[in-house]
Amino acid sequence: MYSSTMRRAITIDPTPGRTAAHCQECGARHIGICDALSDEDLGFLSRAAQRVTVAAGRTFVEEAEPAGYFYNINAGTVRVFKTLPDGRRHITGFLGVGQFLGLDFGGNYAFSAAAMGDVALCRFHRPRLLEVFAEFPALERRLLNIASHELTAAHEQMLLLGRKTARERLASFIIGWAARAQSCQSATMLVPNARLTLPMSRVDLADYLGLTIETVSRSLNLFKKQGLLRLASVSELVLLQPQLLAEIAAGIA
Amino acid sequence: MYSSTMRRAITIDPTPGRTAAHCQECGARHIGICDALSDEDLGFLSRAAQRVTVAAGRTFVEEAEPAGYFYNINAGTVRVFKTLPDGRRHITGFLGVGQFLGLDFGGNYAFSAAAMGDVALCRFHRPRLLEVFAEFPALERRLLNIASHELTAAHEQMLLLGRKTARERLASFIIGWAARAQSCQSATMLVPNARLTLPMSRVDLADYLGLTIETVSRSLNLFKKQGLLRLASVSELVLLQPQLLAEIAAGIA
DNA sequence: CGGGACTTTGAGCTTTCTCAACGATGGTGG
DNA sequence: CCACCATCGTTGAGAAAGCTCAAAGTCCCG
Repeated sequence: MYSSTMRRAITIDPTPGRTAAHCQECGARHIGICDALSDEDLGFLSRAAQRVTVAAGRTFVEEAEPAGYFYNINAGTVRVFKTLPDGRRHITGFLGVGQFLGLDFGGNYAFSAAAMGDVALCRFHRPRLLEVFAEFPALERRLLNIASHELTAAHEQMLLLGRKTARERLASFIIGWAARAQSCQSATMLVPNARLTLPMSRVDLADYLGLTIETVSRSLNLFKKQGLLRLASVSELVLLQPQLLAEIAAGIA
Repeated sequence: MYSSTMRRAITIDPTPGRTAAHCQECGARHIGICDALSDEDLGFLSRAAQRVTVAAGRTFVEEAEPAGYFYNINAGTVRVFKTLPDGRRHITGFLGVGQFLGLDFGGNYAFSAAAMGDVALCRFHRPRLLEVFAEFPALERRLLNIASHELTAAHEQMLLLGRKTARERLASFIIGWAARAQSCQSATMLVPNARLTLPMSRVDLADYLGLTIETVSRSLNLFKKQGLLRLASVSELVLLQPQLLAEIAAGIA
């Protein structure tokens, strides 16, 4: 089922020498925490990092295991999730390039993380990262800023999970994902008829929205029937009425 | 309905002189962010603060309004919540002494906040707070630590809202609240037969757990019938079987 | 002692879940 | 290149958890 390379969960880049070049080519250079540093300062951060790649599908962080590393995503998408003993799963987020995980410096990870496609990351040993923080307060400030925003996003997701209907949840997700894809701040700026790729399966979607795959499928096809969107393929959709979708997401329509 | 003092949402302490004394008497002195500073350094932070009191029931932060202040709670309990246009409400947290709100330095508040009883707070103008950060990096570090933990807690709450049953949600809340009251780390250390006060109404509980008041009431009385707890009064309960409750909360039983 | 707000309990209903079958899609080997 | 198979998604029918609406009970506070 797995090839020999897929068996290896994590591959560590063996060339720590060309670090500066790495960062210049990196897709995350001007996003997230790296963006807080100048090219020269980034060299210091870079030397504290191990560059690792994770094969598609592999879980590289296991909930409840000792939290040894802080990760920053260089390429690919990561699924972060928690599970209950009987197997029920909840996905807390889909992280993309420039986003990080493992911020909580508690003793053990409070979540699991898996690569959705092939993923490249910078990995930092915690004590090493603290050294870098001491050297560059700007990093810590940036981290606090991002964490604050994530906290706000988490509260928004709680509202979704606690009080929104299935259709509202799906509409919220679609609008949010589209905004992220078009990197626009507000849902009102969304371009209609733009093609939107959903890299996650219906199972993932359901586990993210607190629903079942059947309800996700039904809601999605209801939107289709109502002419709000078109399903170009099973994982690609075209927003015909982003405005209306946004209203459903907000609980207005 | 309201007395003249209740009408005033926020009362500002007019004596900014005795700041050092204030902090020594403050219940939050050795919790949260204040605990990160020495007595002398705290004087600096204290001089940046306005001490305010909020009458029971008053909403002192309104969602979507310009985010001018950062608050730290000195006494009382604060309900933090978000609402949908049609009135549906979700409570994201009950904050107590030493906890803060208003961390997200975005343009507008993403939540509302109301005093559950009479509340005393330290209020910081944002630009002023940033000055303090520049002076005391330890503060910022502490803030990052706390924010990280809150993020972890938020993810746990998402699991609750997305995947737990009504009984599991209520059990989770009770166990968590008891642990907070007894200030113990793990639910396994909970003292049985301890009296636990719930300062919030069933409506609050429902809006926190993503349920209705009826379901909260039914679940609670089911626990009572099963001998897991006793209702000393409507807002005070005695945990007879904290172990079992913890198992229900974890999704095992 | 009375009134208002909150809580509990009951009965019926709705949304979503569960279980099951069918259909589409994409990769693989003949 | 096509047929096959595994996986994933869709659709349908029935069940159930939790919601809604309604009424009765309780508690606090004046």
